[in-house]
Amino acid sequence: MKIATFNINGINRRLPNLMAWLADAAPDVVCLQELKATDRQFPATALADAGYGAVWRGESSWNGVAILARGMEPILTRDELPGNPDDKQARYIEAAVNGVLIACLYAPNGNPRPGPKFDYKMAWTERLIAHAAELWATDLPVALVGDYNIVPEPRDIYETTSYRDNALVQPESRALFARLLVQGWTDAIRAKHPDETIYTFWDYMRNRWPRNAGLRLDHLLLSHDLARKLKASGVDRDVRAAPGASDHAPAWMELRV
DNA sequence: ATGTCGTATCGCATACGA
Repeated sequence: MKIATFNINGINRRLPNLMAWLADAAPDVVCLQELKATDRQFPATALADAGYGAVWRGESSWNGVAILARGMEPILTRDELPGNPDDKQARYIEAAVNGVLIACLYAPNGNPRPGPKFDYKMAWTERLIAHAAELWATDLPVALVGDYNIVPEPRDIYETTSYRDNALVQPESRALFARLLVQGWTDAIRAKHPDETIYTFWDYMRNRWPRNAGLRLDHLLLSHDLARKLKASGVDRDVRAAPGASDHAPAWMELRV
């Protein structure tokens, strides 16, 4: 079972890129972020024609998350992160696919820092940690997959000072990600590539893709029993090089499930 | 401050978020 995460940065604008990658990589499950589409604008028919069932939670202009499943319909379990009923941003969706509980998340970017956006990032990710603890305690096979908007360690970003004040690399941000790992979750990319430099995002600005000035922001975390079934993981970098690409590349893992 | 995108809008240019 191949599970991928892809911050698509506008699903309708990016539909040809998405379709080409789906045909090429044939993932069984895909977690999408930054749909930038309302529920009505979600291209469900085109995805069904490509062989994918889907659940989604859209929003006008910003955010938006979806879970795709090849040859089946994901069974929706949640479409919001618990802990703040006033939070209307479409950043979390959860569904069961083939016996695995898939959590698809799009954590807040948090810039500029300091400020209300950074506070929201902290509060949202705290809610994620609380919900992750509950999921861990169920002993179900769970994958927490998505754009965490956190660079876990200094080696997960190219050599630079231009991100020094950025929310993505702050010690407070990194501490939140570390607390998830302390719960027991396995970082599927790191587990299979302990010493490699791996990025999933390259900003559009300043030639950062051609310079390979990237960041690792998209993560796939596995519960205890799923971690033992991890076969392989990687990043489809070629997708970032295509015309009209998202600023993120898909990250994926292969499970013996 | 800037760079580059995508989106929305009292639109052919600007603001905002990333």
